[in-house]
Amino acid sequence: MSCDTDSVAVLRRAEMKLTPQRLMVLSALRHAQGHLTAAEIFEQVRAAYPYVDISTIYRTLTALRTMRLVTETDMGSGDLAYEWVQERPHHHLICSGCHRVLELDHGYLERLGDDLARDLDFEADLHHFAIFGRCAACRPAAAPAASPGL
Amino acid sequence: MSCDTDSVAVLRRAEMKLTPQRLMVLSALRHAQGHLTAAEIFEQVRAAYPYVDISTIYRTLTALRTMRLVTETDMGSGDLAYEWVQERPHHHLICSGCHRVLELDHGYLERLGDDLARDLDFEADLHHFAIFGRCAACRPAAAPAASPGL
DNA sequence: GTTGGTGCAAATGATTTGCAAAAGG
DNA sequence: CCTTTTGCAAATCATTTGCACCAAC
Repeated sequence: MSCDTDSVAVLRRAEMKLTPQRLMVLSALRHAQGHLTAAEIFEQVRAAYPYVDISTIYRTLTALRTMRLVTETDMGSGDLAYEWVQERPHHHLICSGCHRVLELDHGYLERLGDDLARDLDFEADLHHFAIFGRCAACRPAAAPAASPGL
Repeated sequence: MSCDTDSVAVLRRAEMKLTPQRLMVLSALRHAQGHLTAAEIFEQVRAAYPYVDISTIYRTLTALRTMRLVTETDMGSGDLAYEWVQERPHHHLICSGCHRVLELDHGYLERLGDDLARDLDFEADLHHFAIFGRCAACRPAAAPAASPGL
């Protein structure tokens, strides 16, 4: 597929040296249909290239993040999740009950972003948002919002 | 003021033992006009009670968070920020340029929350949100959103 | 050849935990 | 008293860094 040749172009454009490690990190990110942690990328790359070090993964991710090719998001798991930047941003609804992750269309946050820009002159970075809460399935079982709780 | 007696009531209601350490953590949180890190709370408490340990601060914060009396938010500083839960939630706009923190009225996110509930049956936990971006002052100097960047 | 990138190993730093002593109810 | 909480010290665990070697360009 065109991903690998494309990744080469991506690195060239970014004036980064073209190393197999970086190509594999890029490949992992671009083939993932979602977010990956540094450890997950590490596993994937190591499967084909056993000598990579986790620090190389982090260094590559930092570089890619700096040039805004990947997003870094705290999904609440203790480590950070990385995702290749798509043309149309999308976001995640994370259920605190079942830990399921739902995708959220950018439209919802676009509205919020417009409000913030218009009213407060604040240009919000809404490329990749994680919103926690409760999905329909987990709502009745868990404490409803209005309850005083324990 | 009523904060201390009120804190006593808070702990009683929560069926937590009433220790000076906990009262001081509560006091720090309730008097702060914003968010505090665990380390900041630690400093404040230690000033009056030199033998407290940071682990006690964390344990107290965990307990308070479990009973939804404080919020825990990643403000992007590497550590987590804690804030006493107010009657009316408010949120933070964090400028990536000058690191200034602006308060955001709950109305903006209420709208989003309503949308998510109506359209997706997802009850978002919007008690305390941190939105990163660029304030008006930092915008012209930094890369505008529409630019292709590096 | 230079410069930047990598592997390795060790450091960092926030947060957590085991355990015995101390304090709350 | 009995249980929970605390202080201390040590452990975790993701992420970062110093450094010598190696590979792109």
